[in-house]
Amino acid sequence: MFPEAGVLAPAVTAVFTAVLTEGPISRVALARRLGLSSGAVTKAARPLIEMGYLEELAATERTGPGAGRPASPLAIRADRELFVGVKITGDELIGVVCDLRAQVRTSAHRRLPVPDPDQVLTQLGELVDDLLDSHADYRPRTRRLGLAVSGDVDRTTGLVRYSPFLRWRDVPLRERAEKITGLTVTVENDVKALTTAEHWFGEGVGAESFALVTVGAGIGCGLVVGGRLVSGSHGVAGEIGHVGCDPNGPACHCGSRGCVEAIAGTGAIVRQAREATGRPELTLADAVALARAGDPPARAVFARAGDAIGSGIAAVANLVGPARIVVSGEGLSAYDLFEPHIRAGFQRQAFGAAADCPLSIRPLPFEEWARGAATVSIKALVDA
Amino acid sequence: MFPEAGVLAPAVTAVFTAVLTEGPISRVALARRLGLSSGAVTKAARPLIEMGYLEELAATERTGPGAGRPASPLAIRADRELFVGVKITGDELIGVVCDLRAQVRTSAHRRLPVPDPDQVLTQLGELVDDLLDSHADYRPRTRRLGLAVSGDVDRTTGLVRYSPFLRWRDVPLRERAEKITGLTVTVENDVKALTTAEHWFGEGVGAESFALVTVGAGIGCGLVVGGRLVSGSHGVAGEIGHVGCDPNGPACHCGSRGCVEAIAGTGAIVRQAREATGRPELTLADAVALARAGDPPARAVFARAGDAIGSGIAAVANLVGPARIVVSGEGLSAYDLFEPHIRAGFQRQAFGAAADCPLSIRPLPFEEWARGAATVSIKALVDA
DNA sequence: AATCAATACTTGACGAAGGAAATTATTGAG
DNA sequence: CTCAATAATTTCCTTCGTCAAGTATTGATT
Repeated sequence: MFPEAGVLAPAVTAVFTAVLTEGPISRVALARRLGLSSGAVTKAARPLIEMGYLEELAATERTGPGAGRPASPLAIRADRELFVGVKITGDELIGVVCDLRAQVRTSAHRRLPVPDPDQVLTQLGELVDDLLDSHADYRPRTRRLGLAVSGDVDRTTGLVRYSPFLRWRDVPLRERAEKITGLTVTVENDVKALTTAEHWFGEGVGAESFALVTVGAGIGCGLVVGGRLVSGSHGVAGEIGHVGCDPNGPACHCGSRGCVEAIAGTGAIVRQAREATGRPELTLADAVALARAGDPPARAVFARAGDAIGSGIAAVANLVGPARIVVSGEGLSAYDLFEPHIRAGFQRQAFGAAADCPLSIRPLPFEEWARGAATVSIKALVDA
Repeated sequence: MFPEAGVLAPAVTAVFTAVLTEGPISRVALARRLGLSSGAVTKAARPLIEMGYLEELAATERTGPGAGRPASPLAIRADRELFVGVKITGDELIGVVCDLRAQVRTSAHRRLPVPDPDQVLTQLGELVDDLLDSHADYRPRTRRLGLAVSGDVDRTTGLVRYSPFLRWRDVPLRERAEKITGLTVTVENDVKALTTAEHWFGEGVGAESFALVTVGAGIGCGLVVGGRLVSGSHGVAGEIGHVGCDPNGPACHCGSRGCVEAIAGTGAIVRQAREATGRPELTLADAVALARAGDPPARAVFARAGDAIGSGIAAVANLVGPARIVVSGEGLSAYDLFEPHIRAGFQRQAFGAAADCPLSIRPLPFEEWARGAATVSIKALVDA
């Protein structure tokens, strides 16, 4: 885990993770939260404070009846260590330097002419160097790099088994990236990385179960159940994009019809907008502009797409019942066109109490994917 | 947990559960399986053997290269303790006496004129008495009763929050059943109970993740992820019946259209068969008979229903990626009419490797639900 | 037959991790 | 200025599981 330490007691990592994700919190509250005795928390916190990962804040405002010694909450020293996260897409690398709380310090990106592994690795090395050289104190404080890649990734070995988008098969990404950058590398699927970020530092904090849905060219879903990220046993999970919602819907590249992705994926929206308007040269931006201007056929395309997404989300809510669901992704730049229809589709199809599941719908800020990648390397610090 | 013991070491319950569910197994194999040292397994097994829950089998056939001391596998003494399980439906009680491995020893049932709580409790008391009096040694060997009820159940308190089928609301079932029977009672949702039974003693054994789909008047789904039964955070999970699969499909009682249950639930099948054949008096048995005789409209109804079930199952496979899926339920008495269409719908809609998920489709044996209830009380023995 | 290698299991000393409860610290209220 | 209330620490102790050495039981080799 930490530079100085070997294997650490379960309580130590539990305390660290809880303080990291649930902010400044007193030892007594931690003990309640983690089911430990307060003595155990004191002991677990000490080495973390000594190593500089935690600090004790000044006693703040009282909470209870008023009497009693005020708590001195434990807080993360977020600048104790820095992390690099890089998202690898088909045509660019997006990189960030983050602190322990996954706050972005610096970001940078590079266009990629071809997503050939050799090319990517070279560019990755340069990007990481650029990032770490952008401030004098970055490099000495950084030990870890997280990489987010779409597709089937083996996190334990850092092998990219198959990434259709990049057209990669069995690329030993961790090994090669470690050689080039000299950092300890963790590789994870991009949606899972983003889900972890949101679960640890975003709206999923504290949730025992949680789902993140990404809307874009593909429609994906990351799932946390029982506090742990779900990895399907056949390597597949979260494929909300291929939940079927209309047997008479448009053909999907997966071979079926009416999958959520075939209705609401970016490509599907463009295609449907072209058909609806009879203008074969229409781009996504055109379709958004048309719909925002009130063009009924264009609006209908977004309405149907939003509805499909909503009913896919309802399937998640009905099946696993997450405590909350976040909907995000680059596709939601057309947030205003989607949002009411996502909610409507969800409400229609969510059964019983599943309809009470809070839904956060918001566009995905730039570099969020890279931040997810950095989170994975923060998580690796704790797991190791 | 056990009569003599107080709180037991984690390793003890781990060893017990592993031997219970994964059959006769040597200490060394257990150590590997559980990530313990062999010494720890020896120590954990001793009290279990002394209490009569485990026994050591004679060394059996060799497995490895040939040399070395043969293993003396540990096995459950299934007759060490007996359990009663009762499934409460709207019009009858089905009860069984099971051993530790959930093998049914005796079963019995009672018709219920009205599912009024008072009525049910009285009848339950008599049923349990009948079961325990059916053999001289049953009563002294039985301490626990498991109850399976459809609807929203709080397993920790034994409160039936809401059961639409029984029209119960906030019935303190555990408390009342303990008073009447004198046994330690555990109450669980029926689908979850069945899922646990299949996970511990059926085809889900050893699977880290697993799904059970029940087909009948309703269509339900129990889910095991990360070795633990999923309970949605809003009390809802496994509602596969209300996954939408056709926006133009028949109206569902939930208010939406084209839910799996609205197409493939028993009631929906009868209704559709009546419409398809133009015979308003048709029963389910008639529809099955017609379809088996080759009547095209009747066959089409079952085909469409099977397909809907298959695509619902595919949604589960796509989203959580269970290691295997069992499809069962009283609805599958028309197994031959459903099976190929369930598989077809699943294959069409399962994405990528999710299509490799093994699917077991089979009718539900009589008293299986009650066996699930008994399993819950066996599980309670271990959890406590 | 005697020995050896291989595997299964047992044993007992040891160490790490948490719990229990007494103690200290720090506040507000009377 | 004392007391009650709450937070944190400390000390002692139990428990659990590992480690490593030793015992048990087999097949193969000489």
